[in-house]
Amino acid sequence: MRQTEYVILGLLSESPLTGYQIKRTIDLRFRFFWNESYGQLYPTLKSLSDRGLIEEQAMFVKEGRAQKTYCIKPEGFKELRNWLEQPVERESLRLEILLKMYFSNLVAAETMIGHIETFNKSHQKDLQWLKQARSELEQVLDQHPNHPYILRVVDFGIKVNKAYLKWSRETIEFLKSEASK
Amino acid sequence: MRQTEYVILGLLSESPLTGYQIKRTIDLRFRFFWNESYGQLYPTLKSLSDRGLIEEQAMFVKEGRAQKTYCIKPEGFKELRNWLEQPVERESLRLEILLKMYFSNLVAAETMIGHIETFNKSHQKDLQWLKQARSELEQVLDQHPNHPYILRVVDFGIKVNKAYLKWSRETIEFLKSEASK
DNA sequence: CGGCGCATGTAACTTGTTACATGATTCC
DNA sequence: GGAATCATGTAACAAGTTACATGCGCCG
Repeated sequence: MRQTEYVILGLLSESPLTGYQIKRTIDLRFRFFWNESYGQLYPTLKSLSDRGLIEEQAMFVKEGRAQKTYCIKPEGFKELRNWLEQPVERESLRLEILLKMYFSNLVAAETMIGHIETFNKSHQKDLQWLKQARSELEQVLDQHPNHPYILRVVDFGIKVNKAYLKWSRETIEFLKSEASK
Repeated sequence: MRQTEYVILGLLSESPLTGYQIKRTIDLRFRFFWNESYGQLYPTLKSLSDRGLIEEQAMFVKEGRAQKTYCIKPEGFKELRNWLEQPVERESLRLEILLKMYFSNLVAAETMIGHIETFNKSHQKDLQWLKQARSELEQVLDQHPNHPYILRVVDFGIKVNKAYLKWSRETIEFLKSEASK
């Protein structure tokens, strides 16, 4: 459990960040396989800080804005490494679109076509973004030891999104042929 | 929200079932895109029943075992159809393996190889099961109006699992080449 | 006679979301 | 002047997991 803690520790292991920056990074880079809300993030930051795994650098005001920057402590690093070595426990996914597809003989084919078109568009965007990320990463592959690993993650996203798109195109075709019956 | 309610309504729309059978069906057929626990299931059954969307057929004892069979009511069907027509809201996934991969420059390559081999084996099993399900479905495609739709869901699983397996094979290769450096 | 599968459920807990509150700066 | 972005946070709620309790039937 406590997965949110490890995302935070992981990101802070690269560089000090504010809560807001952590959230933005997750939304931007982890979007296709992870999500966090502020309501989870800020309390977890506080808890990690209380337990001495991360450190709150004195809040300072930058151009009038208050911000708290956190950085990881050796204890946090230890904890992070320990987690990385443990077997992967949870793989939680809930794809509502598949649930609806499963029961879709109860509604008009047009309805499902609409749902899948939305799904398709959304993952087309993801795929574009991932391809962009890949080409940027490939150019700076040797500039940080984690770049090759991040590239593997991006590659996962590309493969899976391609599968999503292929499926949705085929399924739209199938539903259209059903609708015209 | 209230996604658990719709899984239950969906399954009961096909045939009356007991709580245990619902759980087993989800574990068996939805495993690759959904999961539920008893702690979620039984209270939700009660709530649906209290609200008149499903009906508890008088508990009866079959071969010494007490069991409650639930069946869907017209109100439940209406609710289910309404949900099916709403846009798909949530697609929640959290793939811990990708999180670990992202930060894996902090641990030995062998550690990640182990994690990914486990991931690979688990999805090999899923793929086998899905292929089996596909061939069984293809033979009874016209025996129930929802079979073609279920086949689309199974096809999703096959495509995605193939992508998972391709990724994990490639990533293991990459990590092995890193380890030997 | 022990373990597994069938069968139902609850309580305590953890996790996660949503809505709200606050307020500055930047850009149009 | 208003919207978007930066920035921090909380409270109320919803969702989900885990561990536990109970007990029958079946198979070896």
